[in-house]
Amino acid sequence: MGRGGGEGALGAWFDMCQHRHMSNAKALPLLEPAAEPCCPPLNERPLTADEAERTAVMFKALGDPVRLRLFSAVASHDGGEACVCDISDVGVSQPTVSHHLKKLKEAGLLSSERRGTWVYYRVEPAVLAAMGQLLTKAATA
Amino acid sequence: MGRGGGEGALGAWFDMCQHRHMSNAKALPLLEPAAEPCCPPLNERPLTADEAERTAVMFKALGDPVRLRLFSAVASHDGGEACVCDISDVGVSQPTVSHHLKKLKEAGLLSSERRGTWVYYRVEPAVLAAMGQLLTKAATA
DNA sequence: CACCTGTATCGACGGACGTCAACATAGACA
DNA sequence: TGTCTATGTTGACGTCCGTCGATACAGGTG
Repeated sequence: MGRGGGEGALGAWFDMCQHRHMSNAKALPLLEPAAEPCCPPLNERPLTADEAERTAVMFKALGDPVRLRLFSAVASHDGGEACVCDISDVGVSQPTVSHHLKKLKEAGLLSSERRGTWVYYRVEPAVLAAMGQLLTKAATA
Repeated sequence: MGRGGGEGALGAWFDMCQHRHMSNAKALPLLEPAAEPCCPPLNERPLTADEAERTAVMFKALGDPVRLRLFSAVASHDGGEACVCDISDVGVSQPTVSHHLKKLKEAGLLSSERRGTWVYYRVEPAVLAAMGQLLTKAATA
């Protein structure tokens, strides 16, 4: 629970990425901390067991249709933020929605905040970008 | 089994993407068919049940640590292609390796070809790029 | 305070998944 | 043909996971 946001596996994964990134990042200052490349692309070298273990958590979180719809619903909402009541129309019961949102939060893809009666979830742009470059860099390299 | 490559869920997913892409693609010719953007980014609009169902298959395929290591091993090999014997050192038995490679193939992420004694797996760059843009476009938009 | 609404947690059930040993198949070679 | 190596398939087992109803918690309203 060191940094703000999720309290799940993202912390370790992101820290791992930052650590690796730091070894060859010397000239770039601290602007745009969310859009920077991060972590070895999948085709740079075979992932270690640790890297795979942590990275798989995030892919697994998006590997369920209901979670993918929930995540997309949050991400496509204004400001990348949505109340649970706005996105819970995905064909499963309310406890199941809550369960999946918790999973996405544990994977570090979403963070939540209670404001009055309602709870709002929003996406973590940095992680999204990191995951994307994991794939796009692999595709274009 | 219409197109070359995998025979799994990729076919439907890619076709779905192409179909959608065709509706707003009028001015671009057929160069770089593999690097083109494809499918709505996750933050463009909430995914439908069908879209989520098909897309989740690919994320789920990368949601297992062993499969992620196998995929990374293939992708990082020369030419994006590797013999099974080169990548099967991931700490599980040979049948399990074969099982996971089959899953990756069914998800459309890998294709396989037998050449003599050995079987070679290689990545599908188009799908990789499509998945990446699903995330990077969502991250930067 | 009581009551209502929105969200999270608990406990249980059924199905999917990762794993293995045993066996089957494909090709190379003698 | 037989044998050896490389890979895929089968069947079984244990565990994880998605789902639900019931219940608990939080906050607003009266």
